[in-house]
Amino acid sequence: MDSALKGSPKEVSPLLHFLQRRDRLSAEEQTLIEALPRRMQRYRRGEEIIAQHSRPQESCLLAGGFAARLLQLADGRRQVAAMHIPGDFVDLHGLLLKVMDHSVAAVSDCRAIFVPHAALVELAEKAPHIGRLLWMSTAIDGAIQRAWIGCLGRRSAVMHLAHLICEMYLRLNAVDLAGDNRMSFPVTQSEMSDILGLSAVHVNRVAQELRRTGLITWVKGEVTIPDFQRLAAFADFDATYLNLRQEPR
Amino acid sequence: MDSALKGSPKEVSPLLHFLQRRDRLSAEEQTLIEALPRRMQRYRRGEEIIAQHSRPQESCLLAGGFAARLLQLADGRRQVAAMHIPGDFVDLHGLLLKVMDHSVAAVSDCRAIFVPHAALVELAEKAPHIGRLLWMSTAIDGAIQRAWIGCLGRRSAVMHLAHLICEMYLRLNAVDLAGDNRMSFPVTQSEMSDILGLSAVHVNRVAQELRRTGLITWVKGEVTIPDFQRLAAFADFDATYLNLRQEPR
DNA sequence: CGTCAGATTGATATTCATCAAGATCGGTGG
DNA sequence: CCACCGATCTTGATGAATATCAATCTGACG
Repeated sequence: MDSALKGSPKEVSPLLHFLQRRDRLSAEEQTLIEALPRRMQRYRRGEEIIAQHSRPQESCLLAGGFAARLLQLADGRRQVAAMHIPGDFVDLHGLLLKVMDHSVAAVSDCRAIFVPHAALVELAEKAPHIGRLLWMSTAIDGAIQRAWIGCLGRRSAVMHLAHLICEMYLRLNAVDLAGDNRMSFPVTQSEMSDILGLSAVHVNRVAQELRRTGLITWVKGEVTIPDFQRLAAFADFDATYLNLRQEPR
Repeated sequence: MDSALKGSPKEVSPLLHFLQRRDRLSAEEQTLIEALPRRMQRYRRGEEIIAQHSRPQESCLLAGGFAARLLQLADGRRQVAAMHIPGDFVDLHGLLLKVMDHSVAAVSDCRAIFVPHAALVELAEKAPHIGRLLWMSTAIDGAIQRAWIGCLGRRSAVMHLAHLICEMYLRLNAVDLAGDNRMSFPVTQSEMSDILGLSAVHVNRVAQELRRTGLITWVKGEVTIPDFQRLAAFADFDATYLNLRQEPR
C-alpha cells in the first residue's frame, strides 16, 4: 500500500502539520481540531471527489494521496488549477462560495476526510484563532494560484516544470512527506500536461531537458533533486508565497 | 476627474455593494462596516501601492480606480495576477499571510482606503458573519485566479481576451460601474499584455480580431459589448466563479 | 511645431501543438 | 512460463500560435 494511505482512518495529523508549520497551536486548539466531527472516504485514482456545480455541505480535507482541482472547457480541454496533498483542506472555500466552480478529482488513490460546514463555522466562531488559520489556508491556496499564474503567463515550459517541482517538494516536506531531496510524485506526463498547460509530448521533452542538465531525476513517480538551490535558481523560484514561516497569525 | 474618483473621501460604499451583491447585510452590520477606522490615500497611475516582501499592518480597500497585483520575474518580465476594481479588498490576505509575495500597483489613478489589521480581526470576532464575508472575499479572489489559470493554460489568446472582458464587465456591473453593455476599462495594450501573458503586439492583433468579428469595440479605454451572450459563448465563459448570487453565507 | 506614449503593421524567429509511429513495461489470461 | 495487451513514455516530422524586431502611424499636449 502507498505509504500516503497508511495511518488511522480518521486522523487529522497532516492538517495539524500544515497549520503548525505556519503558527503555534495551543493544546486546547489541537484538541478542538481533533474533535471535529467527520467521516472518511477512500477514492481510487481518477475518481471524482467533488463535482463541478455541486453544492457541498461538507469540506474535504485530504488525509492521504494527491488530488487536483480541475477546470474543464466546453471542448474537453482540461486544466488543473491546483494540486493538493495530505493536510490540505481541499474545498474549504466551498463553505463560502456555495456552488463549486470546478471539480476535484483523485490523482492517486486518496483518503479524504469530510467535515460538515456547520461544524467548521461553529469552530471558527468559538475559536477565532482557528478560524483565522482556516482562512489562512484558503489564502495560501490563493497565493499558490498566483504563483501558477506567473508560471503560466511568463515562464518558459522548462522553468515552469522546474518551478512546480520546487513547490511540490517544499509543500510535501512541510507535511513530512518528502525529504533528502526526494519525493514521491505519482503523476503521469499526461496529467502533468494539464497542470502545466502544455501538450503531453512537450512535457516529455521538457522533462528530458531537466534530466539532461542534471537538475532532476524523475523515474516512475519518484523525483530527486540533487541540488535544490540550483533548481530553484533555474526556475526563478521564491518560496515566500508558500508561507512556510511560523508566526502569530 | 475620472468618475471613479468622485465621492466622499472615506466612503466604503463599493465594499457594501460588493458584499450585498453576495449576501444580505443587516443594518447593524452595515453600521459596523461603515464604522471601521481608516485612512484614505490617492495614487497616480503607475504608482506602487504595496511593495513585494513588505509586511503591511493595514489592508487596502480600493474605493476608486483600477489596481493590479504584480508578479515580477528576475529578468524583468511581469505578470498581472489579479485586477482590482472599486469595492475589492485588495490585500485582505496580507492580514493572514504577513509577507507580501507580490506587489500591488495603481493601473489608473486610484483612491485607496487602509484599514488596520487589528480592527479587521476584532470585527471578525465580534461579528462572525462579517468575518465570513471577508473570508469569502478572499475566496472569490481565489476563484477568479483559478479562472485565470484556465485562461492562461488552455484558452487561445483571442478567447482569453474575450473571457477577461466578460469578467470585468460583470464585476464592474456588480458595483454599479458598468452597464448598458459598456464599461470604462483604462488599460493600455501593453498593460493588457501583462494581464494575458502575451506580447503587446499580439494583444493588438487579437483585439483587432475581436473587433473585426463585431464581438467588441474598444476605443481609448471604453469597451462596448454589443452582444454579451455571444461574447460569453465565444470565450466559453461561465460566470459561476464570480459568485454573483445573493445567498446566506 | 516637436515630442512622446500608444497603436498598428510587416517580416521573421521561437516555442509549442499535433500527428503518427515505435518502444517499454507491468499485468493478465491461457 | 509465455504471449499479449493497454498504458505510458519516447521520438521524428510538420504546422500553428505567438514572440521578437523594426518601422510607421496617430493623437494629445506642451
